[in-house]
Amino acid sequence: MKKAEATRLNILQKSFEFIYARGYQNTSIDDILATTQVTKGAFYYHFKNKDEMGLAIINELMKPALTKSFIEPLQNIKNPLDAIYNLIHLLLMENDFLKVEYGCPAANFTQEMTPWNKDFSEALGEIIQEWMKVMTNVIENGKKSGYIHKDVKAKQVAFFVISGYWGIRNFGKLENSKKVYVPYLKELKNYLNTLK
Amino acid sequence: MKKAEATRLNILQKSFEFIYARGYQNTSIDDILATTQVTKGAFYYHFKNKDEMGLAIINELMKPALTKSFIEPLQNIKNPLDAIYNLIHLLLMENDFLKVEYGCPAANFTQEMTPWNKDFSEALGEIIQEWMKVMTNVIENGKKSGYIHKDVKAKQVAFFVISGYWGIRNFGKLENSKKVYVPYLKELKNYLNTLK
DNA sequence: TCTCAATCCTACCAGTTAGTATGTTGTTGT
DNA sequence: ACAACAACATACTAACTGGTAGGATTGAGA
Repeated sequence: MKKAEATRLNILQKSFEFIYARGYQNTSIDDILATTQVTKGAFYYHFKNKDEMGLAIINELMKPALTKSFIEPLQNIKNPLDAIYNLIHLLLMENDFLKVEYGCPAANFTQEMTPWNKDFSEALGEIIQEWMKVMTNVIENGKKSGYIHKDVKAKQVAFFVISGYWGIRNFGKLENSKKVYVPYLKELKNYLNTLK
Repeated sequence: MKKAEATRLNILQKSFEFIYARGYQNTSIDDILATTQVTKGAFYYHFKNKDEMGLAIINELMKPALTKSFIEPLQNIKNPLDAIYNLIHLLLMENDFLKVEYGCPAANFTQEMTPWNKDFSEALGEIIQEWMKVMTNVIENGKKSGYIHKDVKAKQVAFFVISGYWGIRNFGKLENSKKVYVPYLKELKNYLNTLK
């Protein structure tokens, strides 16, 4: 059971990197086989077809990664506005798993596969809903603890922040430079300060 | 000269719709030929290859469309904050050329082709830079006319607003519903009001 | 009306795609 | 030690991909 699991995981990880860099449709199974040194028979032993592998990437790799990088930094914090800013700063400027030239994996997947693959959309939707939920909670708690003004609508803010994050990721991709992140982050800080 | 031009334009328009809905890589030349009723010979008479057609779509269709729908509404206006809000509202809620389920054509193209096709990136970059420039000017003028606080950094705001627009387009695509646009627009209005 | 280039058409090709059929090898429990 | 199944390997296919070769048709100017 051990080695087979390793083979499967290897396929998922290498495939993710390929897809993150080049897109799902533009990553062929032969590409994956070449980098993993896995044969076609082995691939189709582990996955019924390409889409099942794509779904496994979302559920088994991206979902845990989101929890670790996008959600944990929002937990056990004092000042929610600082926490949100620090999280976005961390994701944009310091996380070296996410590459500026390739954008946001979840956003890429969404843009490429929605609305043509319902399973993908649903799996991605769950991931994003999770982030939304946690961020909304953080803001609500901030209202209770006085860090955030009571009139602030938590869900609206969460939508606004996450949209901005997705958009600036696309901007960075277009310009192929983290330079655009700087003015975005400054304005994000200004915006968050207005919520006090 | 007339009919040939019509053929070319027909190819561009139908191709744009296909690509907007399904992506560039996932739109085959045979797909285009089928819907346009144009033969392969005619296609390759008008375009050296698929990429040249893709570039023509950006430069000859998307660029003018951007000017008309994204830039003109920002010209000859009084209150710049209202103008920006109204523009985004128009684009998200009323423009029936842009479909919620397909997102933003420029963002889609960017995400799919960058960083693999330099020509595409440059052409798309020009389009976005144009929008950025106009929006920055609008904000600067608003500072002079007193509608916007003098401390506001125009370019930062433009980055912030455009990023949000791109992001919420992706959100709409994921949820396949304009519902998500509503909280986003409310918070956009709140944000813009803080710039007074 | 004739010419000739612009425009379009048909048949084809070599490469790539996801997926399958039919095996062989490795491992595990008894 | 051996049966039985998990795990992997090889060779293949049918459909599709972007692109080309070479010929047919059209229309505008002489």
